[in-house]
Amino acid sequence: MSVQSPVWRMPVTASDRVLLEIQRAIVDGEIAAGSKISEPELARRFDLSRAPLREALARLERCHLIERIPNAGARVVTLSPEGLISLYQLRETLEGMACRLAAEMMSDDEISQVQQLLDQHLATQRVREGESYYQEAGDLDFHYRIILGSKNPYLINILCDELYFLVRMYRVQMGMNGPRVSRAFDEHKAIINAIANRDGELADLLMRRHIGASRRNIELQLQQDR
Amino acid sequence: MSVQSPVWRMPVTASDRVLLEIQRAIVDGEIAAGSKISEPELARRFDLSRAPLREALARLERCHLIERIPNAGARVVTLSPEGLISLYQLRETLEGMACRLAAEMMSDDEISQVQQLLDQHLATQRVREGESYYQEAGDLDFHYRIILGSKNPYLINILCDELYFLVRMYRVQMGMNGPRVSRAFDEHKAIINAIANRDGELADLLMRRHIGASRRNIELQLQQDR
DNA sequence: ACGCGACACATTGTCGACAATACCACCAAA
DNA sequence: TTTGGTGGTATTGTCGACAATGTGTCGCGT
Repeated sequence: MSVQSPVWRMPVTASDRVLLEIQRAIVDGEIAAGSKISEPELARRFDLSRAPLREALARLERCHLIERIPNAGARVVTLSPEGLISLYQLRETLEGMACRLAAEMMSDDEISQVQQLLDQHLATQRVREGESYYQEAGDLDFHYRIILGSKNPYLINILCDELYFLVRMYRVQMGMNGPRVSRAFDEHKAIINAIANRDGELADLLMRRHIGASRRNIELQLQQDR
Repeated sequence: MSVQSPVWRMPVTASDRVLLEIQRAIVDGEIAAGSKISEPELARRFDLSRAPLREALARLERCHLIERIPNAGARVVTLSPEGLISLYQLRETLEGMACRLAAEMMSDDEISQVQQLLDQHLATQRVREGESYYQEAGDLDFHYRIILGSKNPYLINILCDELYFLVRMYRVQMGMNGPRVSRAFDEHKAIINAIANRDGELADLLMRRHIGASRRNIELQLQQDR
C-alpha cells in the first residue's frame, strides 16, 4: 500500500508547475486572502489553458487554500481566528499521534539524523539570531521528519499535503517571527529525546504542548494586532 | 469561516453525478480494487466527455479511492491489512478528538437528539436481528453526529469526506456483518452518556476503545479468511 | 537465448470553442 | 423607495480534437 503525495511531487506536468506558483502566491498573500479567483485571468497570467488550471484549482481546494462553489467560482480562503484555532487543534492531535507512532516506528538511525538536524539548527540559529526564515524552515523540517517517522501514510498525507500550506499561510500572513525561537528548539529537543527513549506517550504530550504553546503565541499576536 | 464539503454535495453538475456513481461502484467492489481505470472507457460507460470525468477522478483521489500517476493513469486502491490498520489508527485518534470537542461544543438539544437516535436504533435492531445493513447505516449515522458535533470544520472534512468512503469500502468488501452488533450499541450509549455529562476525556477514551475493538474485530475476520 | 532499441499503439495532458449557469444593472410596478 | 422581474454580460462546465507521454511488441545484434 502506498498513499503517495499527489500535492507535492516533481512538477512534470503543466498543472503541477502552475499549482506550485499559485500555492506560493496564495501563501505569500500575493493573491489576497478572500479574493475571488478568475479562471480566465489566471490562465492568461500563467499562459496556459483552463484545463490544467482547473486541475490545479482542484488540488488547491484539497489543501484548503481555496473554496469552490459549483457554477459560481472559487475564492481564496479567508483567515480567521476561529479557523486558526480549528487548524491548530487538529495539528495538536495529529502531530501528537505522529510522535506516538514515531516512537515505535522510527529506526535508531532516523532518530539520530533528526538529532543531528537539531544540533545543526541550533548552530545556525546562534549565527543568524532572530532571522525568522531559517527558523521557520528548520521548524517545518523538524516536524516533517517526525510526521514521516510515523509511517502512517494517511496521517502523512493529511499533515504534509493538506494542512501544510494552510499552516504556512497563517504563519506568513500573520508575521510569525515571534520570540519563541529559542524556546521552540528546546521543545524540539525534548520531543526527539522522548522518541529516542521510545516513550511515545511522553513524546505525544510534549508535542501537543509544543503546538499548543505555538498556538497561544499566535493568538496573542492576533490580539495585539487589533 | 466555512470549510464546506466539496465531496458530498447536491449533485448539480455532471461531474458530481458521475462521482457518486463511481464512488458507489468502487465501494461495492463493482470496479475491482487494484484495477486500472481507463478514462476513455469510463467516459463511454457514463456517456460524458473526459473533462468532467477527470474532475470526478480528482475527487476520488482526494478520498483515497484511487491513486494516480502522472502520464500513466489511475488505479483503484488495493485493500491491505496494513492499510486498514493505518486507517483505523487514524480514526481512533480523530474520532476520539471529535468526542472530546463534542463534549464541550454540542448543545443539550443535539445531544438528546443523538440519544433518541440510539433508542430508535435499539428498537429496530431488536426487530431486524443481525441484519447488517441497518447496523452499518445506524453506526455511521451515530459517528457522523458526533463528528459534526465537534464543530471543527477541518476534522469534519477529513472524517466525513476523505476517509468515509474508504472505511465503507473496507467494511463492504470484507463483509463486515460481525457479531459486534449488540456490543456496539452499548458502546455508543456509553459514549453519548459521557458527552452528555460533558466528560470529554472519558468520551475520547471510550471512542478510541470502541474503534479499536472494531478494528480488532476486522483483523480477526481478516485472519480467518486466509 | 537474451538483452536492447526502435517502432506503433494506446492513454493521458492540453487546447480552443461552445453551452449552461450565475451575477449585475436596469427598469417597472407597488 | 423598495421589491421583483428581465436582459446582457461574464464566468464556469462540457465537449471534441490534438499533442505529449508511457507501454508493449517486434526485430536486431550479441
